[in-house]
Amino acid sequence: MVLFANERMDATGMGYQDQVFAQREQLLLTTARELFLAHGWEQVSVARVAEAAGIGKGTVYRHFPTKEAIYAQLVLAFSRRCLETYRQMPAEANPLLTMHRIIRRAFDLMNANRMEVQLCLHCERPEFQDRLDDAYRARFRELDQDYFDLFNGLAGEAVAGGLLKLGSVEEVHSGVETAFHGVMTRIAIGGFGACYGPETMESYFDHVADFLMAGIVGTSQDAWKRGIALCRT
Amino acid sequence: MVLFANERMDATGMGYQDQVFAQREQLLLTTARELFLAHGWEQVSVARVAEAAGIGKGTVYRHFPTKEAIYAQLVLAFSRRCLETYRQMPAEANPLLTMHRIIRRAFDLMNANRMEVQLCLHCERPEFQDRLDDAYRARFRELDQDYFDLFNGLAGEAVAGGLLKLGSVEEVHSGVETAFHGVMTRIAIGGFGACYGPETMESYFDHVADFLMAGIVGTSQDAWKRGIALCRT
DNA sequence: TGCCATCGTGACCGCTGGTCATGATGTGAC
DNA sequence: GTCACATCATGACCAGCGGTCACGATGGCA
Repeated sequence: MVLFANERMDATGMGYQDQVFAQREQLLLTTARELFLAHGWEQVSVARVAEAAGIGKGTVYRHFPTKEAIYAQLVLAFSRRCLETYRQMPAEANPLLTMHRIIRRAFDLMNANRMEVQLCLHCERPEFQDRLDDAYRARFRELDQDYFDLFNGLAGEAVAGGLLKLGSVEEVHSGVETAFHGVMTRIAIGGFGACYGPETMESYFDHVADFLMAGIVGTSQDAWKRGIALCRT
Repeated sequence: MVLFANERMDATGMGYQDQVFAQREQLLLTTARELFLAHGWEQVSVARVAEAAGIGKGTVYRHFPTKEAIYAQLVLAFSRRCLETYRQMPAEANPLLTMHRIIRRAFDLMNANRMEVQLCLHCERPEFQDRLDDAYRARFRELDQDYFDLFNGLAGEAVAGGLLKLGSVEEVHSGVETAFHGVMTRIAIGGFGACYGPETMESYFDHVADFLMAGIVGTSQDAWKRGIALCRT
């Protein structure tokens, strides 16, 4: 029986060989992660990962159908870890503040895991997803849905509390989602160009998080359209 | 004399051979672009580009030091074309509306050139830039500066017109820049997941552009911090 | 102990980006 | 016209990649 990708890592109902297999898969993933971190995931060959893990190259392919599946597994693990973190964060005084806190925390989490963020963006591309096994693809979709639910939960509370207009939720989601991807890309790029940019990544994150909240609140108030119309050039 | 990358394409001061060389370079770029569009830039080999252009593989490397330099050249050309479009757009009634128009136009331009957007993101990564020749790197920096200047021009006008607080310019820049990258990433990804997303890309762009303006105006007013504080959960 | 199923393995494959010795070609002097 | 030279296009060639698979080691069961 082949167990791809640490599903059912609990030892119950597993034969000894299965446990050895699962352990080796974990070793493989951590080894790959270390090498990817040290040398960049595109520069690290499967053979090198195998060697570093003290395992034959062919064995790697008993665990993962392709090198890209290793990427996918690392991304899924990271993404799940993040989601769990967000879920366990305490609610603030109101849902928009909670959202602000989660967003700000997400930026820090992603910034501390640049390689995973790069892989995330890489794995989201349809060219990548199309090449992927159905099983992996399903897990990505599931996570997408979980994140969407998390957002909708908070947005729903905000609507219920009169902080957000129901009609603005979709626009706000677009904005938040876009800012997320923007920050991910900034992190993946690895900082700012020579000619501009804030002092530190932290202040950049603060700016974007605040900007986002301004957008969320402003969107529901339609303030900018009225505001701008009143001003002269 | 070797002329990399269509600098000085004007025929003056060029020998016949130089013109042939420059023409072939252009042919090479358009051929590469077509193949990249049709099959994805990662799946197209240099040999295939050469064959499609009716040129020996070795000759490709007389024009571009690496395959990545072809990417860079396509990106630079696209990015310059976009910048020129933005610069030639007429000023609206006030600078923030002009900015809105430019942003919205940029989204459409990028959406119509997905492959170039993907390459843009690929080329911005430091791993890529580090491998690149100094000459190419310098051109990227120059373009970055030009885009920054474009933003600063409009932001400066907005500040002068009282539409924006001087102290908010950096935060607004962070927000706009982040949204740009977010939209680029969304385009590069190629749409939305199964479980959410607006009806069309156009309405998504509208949402993000409007959300951005709300953020720009809201940031200068510090409205959200006061607004949220007043609301109960 | 001996048999058999299972699984780890590295030689092997097709292909990639990149190099370079070689031969073709255009050019200027006479 | 022609010859000698410099220049440049070329594809055979290379190391390395992701991925495969026949085979031999291994471990469990009768």
